[in-house]
This record gives sequence, C-alpha cells and structure tokens, in this order.
Amino acid sequence: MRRQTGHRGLGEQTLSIAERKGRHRAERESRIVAAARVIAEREGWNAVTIRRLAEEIEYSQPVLYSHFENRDAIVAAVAVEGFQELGVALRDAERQATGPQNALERATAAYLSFALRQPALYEAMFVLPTNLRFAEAETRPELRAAFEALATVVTPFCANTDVATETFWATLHGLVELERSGRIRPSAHDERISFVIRAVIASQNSSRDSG
Amino acid sequence: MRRQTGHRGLGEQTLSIAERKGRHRAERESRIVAAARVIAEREGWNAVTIRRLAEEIEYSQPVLYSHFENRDAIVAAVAVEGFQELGVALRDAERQATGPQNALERATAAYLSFALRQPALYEAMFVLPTNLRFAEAETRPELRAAFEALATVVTPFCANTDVATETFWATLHGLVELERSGRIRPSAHDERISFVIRAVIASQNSSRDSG
DNA sequence: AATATATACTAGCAGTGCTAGAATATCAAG
DNA sequence: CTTGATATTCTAGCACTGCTAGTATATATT
Repeated sequence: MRRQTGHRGLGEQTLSIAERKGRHRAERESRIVAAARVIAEREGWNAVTIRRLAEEIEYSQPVLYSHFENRDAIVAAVAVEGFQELGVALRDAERQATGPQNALERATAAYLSFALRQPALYEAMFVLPTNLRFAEAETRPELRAAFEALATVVTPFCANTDVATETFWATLHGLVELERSGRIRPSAHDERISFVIRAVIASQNSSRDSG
Repeated sequence: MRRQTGHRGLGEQTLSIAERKGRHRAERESRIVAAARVIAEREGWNAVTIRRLAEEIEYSQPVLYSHFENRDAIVAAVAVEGFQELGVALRDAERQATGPQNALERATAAYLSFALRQPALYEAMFVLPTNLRFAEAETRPELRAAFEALATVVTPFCANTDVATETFWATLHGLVELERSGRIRPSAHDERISFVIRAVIASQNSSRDSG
C-alpha cells in the first residue's frame, strides 16, 4: 500500500478522503437499517421511531433524513434485505432438492419458516407501507429474484408459470399471515402444507385434461 | 304513542327514560363505527383519528372512550361488521349456485370482490391490529359464521374440511393482499381464480388416490 | 490563517392516542 | 320549585410521534 507524501498526488488524496467519507456514510446507513431491523424484531415496528434509531446510532434525528427520505424508506430498506435473504433461502432449498417435488416441498418449507421466524422482517416486506414497486419495470432486482426462485419450483408442475407462481405465492403469503395473526390453527400447520403440495401437483394433471 | 302524566307509572317512566338513554348511547356508538368506516374507506385508516371521529359525531374526544377502550377497539368494531357482511355475501353466493363447483366459483368471486371493493374494511378485518380472537373458544359468532360459509363450499371437494378450508381461505387472503398492494399483476386476476378453482377440484381426486 | 463549504445539532411545529380534573346537565328528594 | 346528589361531558394537557428551519460546528480550500 502506498502512502501520500506532501505534494504528490493531491488529487489522489482528496479522492481517498472522499472515499473514506463515502464509506463512513454507507456504514452509518447500514447501521440504521440494522438497528431498525433488530428493534422491530424484538419490540415490534411501533418501537422503531426516528428518535430511537438516532439514539442507537448515536447521532441526532435529522441525520437519518440525510440517508432516508422518511420512516417508510427505512422500512423499505429492511424489506429489500428481506427479499434478498428470502431469495437466497429459496435457492438453497432448490439446490438441496432431490427432485421437482422435493424442491417444491423444500421451497415451501423454507418460505414459511423464513416468514414465521422473522415476523417483523416479513411484515416490512409485505404488510407495512413502503415505496417499493412490484410487478413493474422498475422493480428492484432483489424482488424479481425472489419471485423467480419461486417460479423455478412451480414451473415443473404448471403450464402457465406466471399465473401459477403468483397463485402459489399468494397461498404461502396467506398461510403466513393467517397463522401469524392466529386466525388458523397452529396445530394444523403441517397438514396445510401437505394439502398445498398435493393441490399443486394434482393441478398439473387436471390442466392436462381440461386444456 | 303514550305520554307520561304526572304521577302515573313512575317506574315505567324511569324505565322508559333509561331505555331512551340506552338507545341514544347505542345510536351514538354506531355513528362512531359508521364514521370510522366511511373515513377509512375514503381516506385510509390513518385519517381515522379520535379527534376526527369526535368532530364527526359532534362530541368531545373523551366521549369516544366511554364507548371503546381505545382506537383499536373501534377498528375491531368495524371488522366485526365486515365479517358479518362477508358471511352474508358468501351465503348469498352459495344460495344462487347451481351445483358444488358453481358454489365454489361464486363464493371465490364473492370473497375477492368483497375484499377488493372495500379495501379499508378488509384491512380492518385482516391486517390492522385488533383485540379480536380467532380459532378459539371466545371467537365471536360473526367470525365463526364467515368461516363456516367458506367451509360449506369447500367440503364437497375435500376430505379434511378444516384443513382444506383454512388453506383455501389462505389462498383467497393471499390473492387479495398481493393484488391490493400491487405485488401481482391485476391483469391476471381471472386466470388466477380459474387456477385456484381447478386446483381445489383436482386435489379431490389426488387425495382419493394417495390419501 | 482566513474563508467557504459541508455536516450535525438544538429547538420546535403540528399532529397523535389518551386522561385527570373541572364544569355542566340531569336526576331524586324535600 | 328548590336543593343536593349523580351522571355526563368538556377543557386542558401529557407524553409521544414524524419531520424540519435555522444555527452552530467541524472540515476543506485558498
């Protein structure tokens, strides 16, 4: 590594300083997101206030607004992390699968366990208001990738991939939400999963029959 | 209508007055709930503040707390109305059906249209925090009835009624939420419905095979 | 060392849910 | 009709929220 002498590479030095600054900013930003996520998971999203986050990163409140437009944007940042991690979890499930049906089963289990183990994260992704765009041109790659990962496991069983993936996704999401809010019996968790898997596989045959 | 004379029926009079009072109270309470519902549907639940409701019913804020423990309880009251009406909509769909499959189709359409036409009402029922109990002994009859209505249309196609109903419900709920928040394509709405119907019907045969 | 610029802070606004205590209306008894 | 007791309603305010204008401070450039 080279060290700057007095007058050599003044331009280089300012660049390096700017870089250090940018790094500092980026670090601080991810500290904000991380703090939001931790507090949300421990005490719920209501406990994630600007004041609390400011206290956590040891800066004043206005600093947060130099990183995010508003509180919703912080939630959105957490959500993007979530989509990224969900995508990883789904692709891991597929990679370990022994066949198409097993991939479907593993992905389903991975999705549900992801959501139920990190309810606040999932809430940021699907329930809380964010400025994220979906099913559009400007959709962020993390979101697209997660959707694609789901599509991969559904495709072998269904002709119309997009429709099937959207519907399958809806089922998983509905199961998560209703279970999380205590509207369906936790005890029947596994039975519902088997039911879904069977339905997806069976729909394959019926769509062959009826066009 | 009878008018009270001087000393005739003092007991009757007080009873009648108390009755009138109670009626007044009940009326005011339903005005609160109605106002909350209207404002929520027009401007979103964030616009439903205690001050706004107080203004709407032309009383001071503390009056609201003599009717409801807190804001969530008002949301819950709206939600109960919603469950009642959803139950009616589902039973209507069943009554007009020409057969089991048609009943399933009509109920599905009724559920989705109910939710998408009154998003704020649906939000109160399923998304916003309330003190309502589900899948328990103290579950309110309105909620039970709506669940039963769904079970009725699912039963002909599935062995394990409760599991099938919960899963079917989850699918409908997921479709509503993902469509409402723009996460799946509105254009594919009908295709997804057909897909769900086909899957439910097909699962019947497969469960005969493997179950 | 002086000036210009970016950065962070203090203090405050308008709004929220909710409530204690004062004021008012409504009632029963004399 | 007047008095005293009882509900009922209101005023005023707390502690909190997201967010921001204006000021102070630290940093970089001449």
